[in-house]
Amino acid sequence: MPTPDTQTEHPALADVELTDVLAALSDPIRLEIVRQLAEDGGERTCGSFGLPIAKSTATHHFRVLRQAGVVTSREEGTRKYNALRRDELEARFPGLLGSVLGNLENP
Amino acid sequence: MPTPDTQTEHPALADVELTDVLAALSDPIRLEIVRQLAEDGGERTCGSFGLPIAKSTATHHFRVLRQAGVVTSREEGTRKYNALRRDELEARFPGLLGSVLGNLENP
DNA sequence: TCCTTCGTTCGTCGACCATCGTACGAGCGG
DNA sequence: CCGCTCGTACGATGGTCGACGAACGAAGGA
Repeated sequence: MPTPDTQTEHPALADVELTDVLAALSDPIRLEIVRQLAEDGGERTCGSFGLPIAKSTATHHFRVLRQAGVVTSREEGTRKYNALRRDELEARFPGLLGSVLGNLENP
Repeated sequence: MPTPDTQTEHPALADVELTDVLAALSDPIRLEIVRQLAEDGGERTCGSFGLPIAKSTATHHFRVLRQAGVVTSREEGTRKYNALRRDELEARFPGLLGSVLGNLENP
C-alpha cells in the first residue's frame, strides 16, 4: 500500500458545501470541540475535551466534523489527534470560521 | 386587543442562540431565501422566491427562519412580506450573516 | 503476560426534520 | 357573487440525527 497508516478519509475542501459546514457547526457539542481546538491551536486527542457524552457519541461528532472538512484526524498509536483545518477553511470560506468563533463568547 | 393584526411570533434576538441561527442557515432552501432577501434588501412575499418545493413546505421553512430570528414577517391582506433582520442579527452576532452571505457565491 | 486506556463499530431507540397532499380561510378582482 | 390567489393547519411519511450500551481491537504500561 502507498500510505500504510492514518487512513481516516478527509474530504478536499473544494468538495465541501457551505451548508455542510454550517450543519456541522450547528450542534453545541461540536461547537465546543471547535472552540477548544481553536483555543489551543494545536492537536487534541478525542478524550481530552471533557465532553458530557458517551465515547461512541463522541466518535460520531468527530466524524461529522471530519466529513464537513472542519477537522483533521491523525492516528498515533492508540489515540487520535484532531486539529482544526483553519487555513484551508479560511481559503474556502473566508471569514466564516472566524465570525462563528468570535460569536461563541456571547451570552 | 392592543395589536389587532400581524401576530406571527418573533423572538427577541437576545433569546436566539448561535446554534439556532447556524441550524436555520444550514438548509439550501433557507439559504436561498436569505440570499434573495439580502440581494434586494427589502420585503418579499413568500411566493416570490421561485422555490422548488410545495407551498406547505415553504411555510415550514419561513417559520424556521422566523423562529431563529433571521427573518421578520408582516401580514398585509392575503399575503405575507418577509424581510431579513439584518441589523439586529449584526448586533447580536457581528459578522456572521455577512460572512455566510459572502460565501454563497462560491462554487 | 495481563490489564488498562483509547477509540471504533454495531444495533437500537426516540426525536426531530423536510417533504407532501389535502383541506381550509381570508382577501382581492372581475 | 364567484372564483382565484396566497398562505396556513393538519396529518402522514420516510429519512436523518443525537444518544446510548455492549462488544471489540490495538497499543501501551505494570
